[in-house]
This record gives sequence, structure tokens and C-alpha cells, in this order.
Amino acid sequence: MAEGGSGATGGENLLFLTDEQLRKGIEAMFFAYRGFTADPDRILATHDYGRAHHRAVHFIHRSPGTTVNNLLAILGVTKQSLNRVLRSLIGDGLVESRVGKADKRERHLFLTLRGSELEKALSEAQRGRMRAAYRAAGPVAVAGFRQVLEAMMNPELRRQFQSLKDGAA
Amino acid sequence: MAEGGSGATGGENLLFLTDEQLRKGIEAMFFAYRGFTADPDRILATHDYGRAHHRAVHFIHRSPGTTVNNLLAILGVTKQSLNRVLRSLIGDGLVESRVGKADKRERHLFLTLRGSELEKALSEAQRGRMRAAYRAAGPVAVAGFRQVLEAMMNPELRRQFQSLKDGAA
DNA sequence: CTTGGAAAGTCAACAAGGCTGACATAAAAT
DNA sequence: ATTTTATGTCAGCCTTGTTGACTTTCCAAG
Repeated sequence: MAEGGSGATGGENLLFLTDEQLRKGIEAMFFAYRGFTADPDRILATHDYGRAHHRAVHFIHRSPGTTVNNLLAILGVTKQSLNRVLRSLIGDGLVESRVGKADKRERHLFLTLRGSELEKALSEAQRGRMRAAYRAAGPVAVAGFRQVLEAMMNPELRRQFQSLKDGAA
Repeated sequence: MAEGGSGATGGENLLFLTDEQLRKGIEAMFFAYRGFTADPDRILATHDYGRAHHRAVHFIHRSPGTTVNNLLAILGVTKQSLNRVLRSLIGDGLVESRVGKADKRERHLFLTLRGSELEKALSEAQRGRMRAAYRAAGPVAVAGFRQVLEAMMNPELRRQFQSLKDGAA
């Protein structure tokens, strides 16, 4: 499905697969990820939170009412680690934890008003940079960007991502 | 400079810049980065090393003889943090530190044979996944991937990256 | 030649955020 | 009635980042 290249770069020659090209891609990924997290990190620092809080807030915003277990699966950390973060977010009044109706063992997580405000600040900062990068690169590049990223995920993560992708909760 | 879109996706409509699209890009970046680091992480764990060691080894391999200060600038950490990592790598005989000839204050860093072996194992693992993703996505997608990543970096990082890109030391 | 300051290294202390293991509780499922 | 599941919590460990204080080395400017 790959080589057929839509022209542009040069048909079936595989120059884009040389170790040199791959190394550049690896380094680009490293440096870009730093940029990717830089803006939210600045905001988080002023609130005495870290990236772990950002991730929790992001996915609770994204899927309101999600359970602790769902969050664990998405974030890929231990419950102890996530619990520490949730405890502080709940304690600070950014997240609300409601006992499940159908299954009272479950806790459903929601952002409070203050939680939503932080989420908005963080995601606007992060989207700002993303938007600038997308605009600079153009729609075709963006499509390629997304394709490569999805191919780079672990298969289970890709499945999670794709079910997350289009809404739902 | 951007909108002119080379066709394919739809000319000047800016659907690729909606908040929804940006959110998907942000999450794709998050999940992909996990995949990106997963394979080397597994190798590192068996050696009692972490990502910080990987980064140091990578850039010493990439620019043999680089100074501690150069490395600090590239990695963006404090010298104390880097020093801890270098000390363990030097102590374990993976890295050699040679006093500078012209300026004897500087230390020039080189991988030993054992260091090169670790580097090779790590980079082969990481390139393996990258190569698979590149192959699955194709050359056009790869070009877009690289464009977006570069646009996402901090300007200083981008400069560093671009001077690094094409060889030199 | 002396001295100021840059480059490098070291020690100590701390924090975030991963991890494991052990254990408690409540509720659901068998 | 028993087992399993979902969650929370305590204690302790590791890596990797941080600051601050201090030393040694050595170039370069006065």
C-alpha cells in the first residue's frame, strides 16, 4: 500500500527509508515533542501542576463521566500514580468524582467549572502552536503527519485512539 | 504562505484547522510519542538505564567529540542533571571523556566500543518502528510529517535541528 | 603576572511522577 | 457465601528534572 507514492518525492525509490532519513525523523520527533509540551508546561508551572495533571484534565474533558479504570487504560500508568494526581485535582476542586449509578463501585469523573477553565487555558495554548504548525505546513502535509503518527503507535494504542477519534465517550 | 494547499484535501477551505482536527493531532502526537519511545525503553530497562542515558548516547554518537556544553544546549537540561547521567555512562565504560587539546577546560565525549554497541541496539530498535511507519505511510506522508514537526519546534530548537540535520559535528 | 570570569565538575537537597507491593472496602457477579 | 472487580491508600523505591553553593582549571584581559 505504500511505495506507490503520489509522485512529488520520486516514485518507487526508497530514499526516504535510509538510516539517515530515519535518524532525522527521530530527532525531529524529539525536538518537536519539546515544543509540543512547552506552552502548557509554562501554564502548569504557575499552578504547581505537571504534565500528569494536564493529561488527566485533558481526557476527563474529552470524555466527561469516564471512570478511573478507563483513564488508567488510556494513560497507561498505575492506579497509584493516577490516584495521586486525581486526589490533588479533586482536593483543589478542579475535578468531581461521582459514584456510579448502575455500578456503585465506579467513580465517574467530571471537570468542575474551575477545572474547565484550566483545561481551556491549556488546550488553547497547545492548539495555538499546533494551529501555527498546521497552517505553515498546509493540509497535505497535515494529512501525512497524521498518517505517520498513527502508524507509529502501538497497535492497542492505535485502536484506543481510533475509537476515541470521532467523539463518543 | 500556507493556504495555497496543493489540492488533494480541498484547496482553500480550512477544515484542517478546526479545534476538533487540532485536538486529534494533539492526541495523535501523545500516543505516537509513547510508541516512539517504547522499544528503546525496553532495552534500556535491561541495562538499568533510562531515557536520559539514551539521549546522551544518541547525541554523542551523532557528534563524536562534542563537548559537555554542546550537549547541554541540545538536550536542554541542567549540567547537574546531565553530569549524573554522564558519570554513570563513563563509570560503566560506555563513554570516554577526553580533556580538550586547544581548551583543556573542555571535555570531549566519545562512545567506547561498548557504548557504540548500546547505541546500535537502541537506534536499530527505534529505527525499526520508524521505518515501518514510514513504509506504511509512504514518501509523500513522510514529507508532510517532517514539515509539520519542524514547524512545531521552538525557533531556537529548529535552528539547532537544522544545523544538526546535514552532518557536521 | 595577576586576576576576573568562563567551563566543567561535585555535593546536597528537593520535587514530580513513574514503579511495586500490600492491604482495605464496597459492590457486583458467580 | 465466596470470589472478583473497582477503587483508594500507605509505604518505599527509582529516574530525572530542579536550585544553590562550592572547587578546580585555565583562558584572556588588564
